[in-house]
Amino acid sequence: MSHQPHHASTQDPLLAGLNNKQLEAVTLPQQSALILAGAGSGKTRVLTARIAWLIQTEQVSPTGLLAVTFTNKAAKEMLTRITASLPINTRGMWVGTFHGLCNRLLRAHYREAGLPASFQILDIADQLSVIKRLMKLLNVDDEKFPPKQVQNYINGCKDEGLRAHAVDAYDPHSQKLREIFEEYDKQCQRDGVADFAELLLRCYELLERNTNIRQHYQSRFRYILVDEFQDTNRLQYQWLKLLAGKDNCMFAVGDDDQSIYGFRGARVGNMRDFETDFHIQTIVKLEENYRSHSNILDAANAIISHNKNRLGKNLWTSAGAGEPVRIYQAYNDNDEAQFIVDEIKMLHAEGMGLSEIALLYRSNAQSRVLEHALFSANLPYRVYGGLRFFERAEIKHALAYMRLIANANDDTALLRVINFPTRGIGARSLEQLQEAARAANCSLWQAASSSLKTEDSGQKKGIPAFVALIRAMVNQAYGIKLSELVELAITMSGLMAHYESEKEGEDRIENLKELVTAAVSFANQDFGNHNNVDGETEQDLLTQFLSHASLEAGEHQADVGREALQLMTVHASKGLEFKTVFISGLEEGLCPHEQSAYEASGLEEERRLMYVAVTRARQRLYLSHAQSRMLHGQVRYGIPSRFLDEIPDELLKHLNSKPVVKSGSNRDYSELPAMMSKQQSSGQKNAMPWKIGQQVAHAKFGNGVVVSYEGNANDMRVQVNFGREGLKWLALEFAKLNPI
DNA sequence: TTAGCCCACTCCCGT
DNA sequence: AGTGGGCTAA
Repeated sequence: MSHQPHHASTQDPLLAGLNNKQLEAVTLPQQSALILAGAGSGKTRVLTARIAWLIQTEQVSPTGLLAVTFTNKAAKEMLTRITASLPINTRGMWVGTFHGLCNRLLRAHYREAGLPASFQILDIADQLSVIKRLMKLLNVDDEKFPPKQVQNYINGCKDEGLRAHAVDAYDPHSQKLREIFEEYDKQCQRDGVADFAELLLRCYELLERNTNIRQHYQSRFRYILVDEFQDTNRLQYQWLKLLAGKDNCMFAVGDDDQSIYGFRGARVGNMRDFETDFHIQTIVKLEENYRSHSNILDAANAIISHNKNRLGKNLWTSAGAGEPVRIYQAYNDNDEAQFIVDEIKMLHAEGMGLSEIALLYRSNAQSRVLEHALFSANLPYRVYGGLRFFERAEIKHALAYMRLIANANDDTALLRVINFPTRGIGARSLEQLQEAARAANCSLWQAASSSLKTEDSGQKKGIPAFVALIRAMVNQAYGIKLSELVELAITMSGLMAHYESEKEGEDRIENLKELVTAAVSFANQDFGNHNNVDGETEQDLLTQFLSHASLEAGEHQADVGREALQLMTVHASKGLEFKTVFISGLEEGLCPHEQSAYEASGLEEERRLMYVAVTRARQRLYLSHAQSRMLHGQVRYGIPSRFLDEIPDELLKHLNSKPVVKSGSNRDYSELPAMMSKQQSSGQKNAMPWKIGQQVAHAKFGNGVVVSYEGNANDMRVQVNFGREGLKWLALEFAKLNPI
């Protein structure tokens, strides 16, 4: 291989149309590199052009590349673009998500990794049910140890690359957590299942401990390319370092300003570590933005400039200033939704396509009010991030039967369907079964089937009937096609009959039929595609299909093609762009979220979230906030988000100075004391000098909103939400509060 | 002992 | 709004 720089020619169709910075990144010499790619700067284009260029200049063969992304969508897009620019077969290329690639490696080397060949993957819901079950068994108080927190703890440890024995625990509480962690891992091992984080950790350990395997892959993957590098957690970075070894090149593309997954272990610091660990000489910054007009970019730049911990980058565009950023102050959440509906109707009447418009919000709970308003206005919309196909109850039931066919020791799958459809196995029988399994230290399936050996004549009921059913399924499943197996699972189990007898079961029946269709196309599309992993064993299609179901939970909703508004969380919007974007709910407590105040550097991540949201817009951006909204079944009052103050006024257009009560709004301040009745048992309405919802000013804490009060006329205290200063209780006798 | 119904509870973001 | 626990009828 030559160490001469490869001369880029702008005649080359691969490189045509790239700007200087992009061209520099694509044609960098053989060395590890960090590309700081701002929002809308052509990141994916650079990544795929780099791959194509490396192959075309014969610096590497397609099989010598490893390209890692976070989402299946990004991986697919990369493959599509590579195929479009080069006449090569992408079949042997390793392009995929961290989880998908680790799964592939573990399937190929399952023995060395200590897993059964048909190990199953637990999604978050499965994982939670394992934890709950285990905690019951260990008699752990779920008040002191909420299962969700235990789950976060376990995943957090694994994301850091830690097993239970390696975790520090100096107090009884953390010692208990560690104990549950250890037992949980034992349980998973016994069941032959792996959760998401386990896929990565197990794969890391495999490579670390097994020198032959490690060296094999190190000498194969000379070039490692990583997308969204800022989202990698500690374990993922360690995994990458291990694969890169001393000699391979790593091409990392990322944007520290768009790191919004800290809550699940992402470490922006990996970017700085990468610089030192890999002796990075060149950092290429892609700052020219091809997406938005400059008013939008300037707003984004202004917001993000308030963050201290940045590598530093400023987006610019040669497009004009464009429209001002519009701000709307709503009276309440219904009013906000109504405003959005009215604007959309206007835009639509002017010819803007509905699918060009996105409604973004911080949390999924906010979508309901918007959906209601859109539904009433007869505007078609599509919500991303709801229940996905493979997460639906009826689908998970069907998959559970299929999982049992593949591996009956899977306790989670067994418990899901042992009594669904109901076959007379209640809580008492299950308790006895679990007791038996624990005594014999075996799986529930083994316990259930061993008690059966003696009597096998006559009509079976309850557990024996279930055991017989699964055995019959396994017998009939032998040698049949995948789609036939799905059909067999949903009919023999009685699932189909159960939903057919149900009044409202039509959708579920449709979904079950859809599962058969999914199996057909999976078999067609994937046959001979993934089953040839470096000459290793050919894993069966059922196991592949089940992995696929866990790793790619599937499309969010069926009606993809329809012209509809796009509703999603800010997190889900990363990487997408729209002509018009509405960001709603910009209030203190919601955005930035109140929980973020308790997290280290939580506020900076919230600001990055805001930055991501703003940079989704191409032409027109609406920012809205409401004085009150219904949240968690209670009315909440909030002051405008601090992020709004961070945008220079000359970029803004305030659509209203004061919220106007629209005729459609069904709430009024005068009703509020009654609605807040929960909190004002001892309060006296008449003596109340401040109404709930009243905006007030305080010398030290600034502006806030009264959210509740207590005490009597002589000794009244009010609770005020000061936003950035938090919630404060103030005694009216002493505190100097002025109404605004 | 099990099945089905009703009521209460929580809810940020997600591969 | 979806889930889980508790109660009741069989």
